[in-house]
Amino acid sequence: MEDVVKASCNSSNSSNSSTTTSEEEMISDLRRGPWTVEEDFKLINYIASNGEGRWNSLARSAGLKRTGKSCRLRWLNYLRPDVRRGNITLEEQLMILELHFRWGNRWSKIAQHLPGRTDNEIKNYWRTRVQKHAKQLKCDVNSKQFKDTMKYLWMPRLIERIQAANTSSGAGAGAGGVAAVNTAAEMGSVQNMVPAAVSSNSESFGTQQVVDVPDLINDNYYRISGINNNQDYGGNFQCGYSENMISPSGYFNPVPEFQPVEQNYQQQIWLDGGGDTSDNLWNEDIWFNM
DNA sequence: AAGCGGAGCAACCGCATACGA
DNA sequence: GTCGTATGCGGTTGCTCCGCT
Repeated sequence: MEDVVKASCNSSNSSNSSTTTSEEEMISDLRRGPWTVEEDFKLINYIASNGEGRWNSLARSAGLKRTGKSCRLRWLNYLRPDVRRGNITLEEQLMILELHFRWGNRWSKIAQHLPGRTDNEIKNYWRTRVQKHAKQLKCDVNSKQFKDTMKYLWMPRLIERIQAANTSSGAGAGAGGVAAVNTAAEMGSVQNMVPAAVSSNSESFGTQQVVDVPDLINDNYYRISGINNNQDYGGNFQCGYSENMISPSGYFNPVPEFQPVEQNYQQQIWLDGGGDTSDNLWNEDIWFNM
């Protein structure tokens, strides 16, 4: 498991890699695989004393038989003191969806707007959770069908949930709300987050100022289909993809088309799979309890 | 209780870019 | 301008855990 790789054995891997350095090759044996507690302590203590950066020499000076890249990754993704661990919150899910719409698989860029979250974590979230749903829907995660599903169903429902949590938390709705779950310092308040997605063009995401992040739901997404955003995610829009959303496996029923006034009702139909909630993809638990 | 399969996640790999000599 | 090295990023792999049969 925690194999020690002799440099000679490693040469085939690294010979054509631009990242191969003489420094790394000079290390007689490189450890790979999971980090031990002892290694973690060495890395933490060294960085505490000397700071980070110059990872190759850091690895050597700290007495770690690891590549600089490995040390850097371990530090950034796991050992860094401000790394947040645990479940991705609803706000974070919404943020990830929004930012992924804008930037695609720019995980590092997305992570910059989720304090404490690493690009690796967001990438894993996307692959294990979001792509799973696409797979269940038998459509590609990059397909219009799936993107529409996220735009018109998933994200509005996320927002509703955030707002519901905000209300029920009784945190004064002001700067509190769901932020009780994530401290304001970490995530910013719902007021900061949700309005950016729902009702304004605020560029404030959490505690950071996000430059040029569009109000995707109001300004972009809903207008794509001619959606009037004067009403809660509803307005006069015709969602024409419903026919394409007929699941081959019969997970949910076809809906003729979204109708303006009944949008919430239609959403519920979709989410509930037309009434049979026993084993359908639109059970909210599947979408939101991730 | 044992085997199996899927989910989640840490870590690795290869490529691109930045930077300095 | 070129070359070598360092760093960053996105894709992928493989291990561990857990639930199901």
